[in-house]
Amino acid sequence: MPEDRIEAGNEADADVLPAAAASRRRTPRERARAQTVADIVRLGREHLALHGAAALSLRAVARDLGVVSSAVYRYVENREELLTLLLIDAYNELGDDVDAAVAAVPEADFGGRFAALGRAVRDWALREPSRYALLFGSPVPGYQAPAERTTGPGTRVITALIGILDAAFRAGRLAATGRRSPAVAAGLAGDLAKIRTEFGLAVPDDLLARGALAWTSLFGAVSFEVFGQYGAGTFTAREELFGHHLAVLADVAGLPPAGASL
Amino acid sequence: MPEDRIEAGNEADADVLPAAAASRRRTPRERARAQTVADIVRLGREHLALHGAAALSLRAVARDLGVVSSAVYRYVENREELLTLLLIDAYNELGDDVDAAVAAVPEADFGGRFAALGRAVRDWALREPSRYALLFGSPVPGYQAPAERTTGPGTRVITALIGILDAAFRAGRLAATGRRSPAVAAGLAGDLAKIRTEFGLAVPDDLLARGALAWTSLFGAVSFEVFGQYGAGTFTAREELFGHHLAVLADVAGLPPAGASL
DNA sequence: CAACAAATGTGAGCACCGCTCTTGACTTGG
DNA sequence: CCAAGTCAAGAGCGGTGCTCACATTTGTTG
Repeated sequence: MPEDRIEAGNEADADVLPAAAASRRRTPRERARAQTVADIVRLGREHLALHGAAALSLRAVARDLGVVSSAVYRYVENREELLTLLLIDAYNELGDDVDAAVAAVPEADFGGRFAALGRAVRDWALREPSRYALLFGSPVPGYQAPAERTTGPGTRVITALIGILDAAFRAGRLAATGRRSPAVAAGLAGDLAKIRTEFGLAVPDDLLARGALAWTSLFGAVSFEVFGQYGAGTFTAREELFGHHLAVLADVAGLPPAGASL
Repeated sequence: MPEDRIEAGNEADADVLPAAAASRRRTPRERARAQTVADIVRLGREHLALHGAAALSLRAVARDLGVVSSAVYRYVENREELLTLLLIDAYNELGDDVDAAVAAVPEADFGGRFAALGRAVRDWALREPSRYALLFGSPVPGYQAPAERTTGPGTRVITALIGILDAAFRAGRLAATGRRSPAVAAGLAGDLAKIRTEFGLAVPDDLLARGALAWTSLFGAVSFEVFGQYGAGTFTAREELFGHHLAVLADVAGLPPAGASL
């Protein structure tokens, strides 16, 4: 159905009629349809946030929409399709939060930008645990996210992180400090080389691998907190714990401390 | 069922009858019942491994058991109860693997023991992705694991990790090396102090916090791999990537390199 | 404007799920 | 031997995803 719309839009581009007053030159039907789909996604997001992904029910969404259950299948192919829409929706919201948080820190404060990214991820995850779980938790069984639609929004955080690391390296402010920097084996070096060309990076192998570790570790820390892997009363000062982790991780990645703009 | 065994054993201790020939002095009924529960857990484990936690269906287990669906409710209170049994089962299998892997490395090779622990976790997770997802993925919605039954088996990995760190510290072989060791704030210091007394540790605050980071980071790396967060072809040499991560994480935690038994 | 065709909503229906309850059969201990 | 305890069976309730034939609305076009 969406592909039909796209075709119609292309036709409209070839059209010679003057643009309709306010909105796009889309037919009222198209606008109504888009609105309904948006409503379904909105309701789905609410159900997702309230009851979790596995409890997301098209029938419940239909009830909230004031329509019989089979009607929503006119707008959404099936439950998986709705999950995909919600996945993209959540990825983009997280990506927006992260981008905004990073942009709010001076460009040269690489450590600060990294910390801002990390905190933005954690804040969003704690605010939207069910949606975070949809993105980074166990995959919904029998559901495989369509790569062609989700890789774009799904890579925004790692793209932002890579941007910080590369900028820091180009500014000569990225350097590993640990007791040892493990050798990078041949296969891994190949992977990293591919990544380097794909993103146009200058960061060398060991630092790139360390960046990957900082990436997975960040989400590991957030997931433990959101998924309740820390016991009940084990860690009460979780903000401080996360701050400590972020500082160590920045160091692991070779970044200068936050606020050290030079 | 392990608790059944324990209870039965306690009763038996108070019993005055001479021990029955071969098996425990439990009635045939008890033995048959325990066997059925064990069968249910076994079948549940298979379903879990094949189709994931959300698709685990008591009706399907009943079919495999050759019994009508309502019959299994004689042995298992409800679906959650079965999930709890499978949770404990999986925690213990993972714990056994980790303990065995750690014990296979010389006691003084602290870095090697840490690497063995990490690899054991990863190997088990890759071998049993659905069961790993049950333990460390998004919590099953509406299901809250009963702490009194799961905390024991659920803390075996972190207990093993803490054991390695404390042994290394007591041997004078644990020291942070990064460019900076972030200050530990008051609240976090309180949490760490509680942990230190609870486990009888000697490790100081900063190193303990770093150990927690190594812990969450290890599971972050494993989860990314198991849950498919690495893109399709981004990382092909995942064994090598994980090895690099493990080496850096050992360094983060302050452990000596693997094989450095002195 | 009227007629037509596409888009949309409806309700019944299928197969599955978790879970409850009654009923009848069976086993076991006194 | 019989009463108590245990268990499987089956019907049933409300929920799910999804399909399909049918009715209705709606925008466009002759």
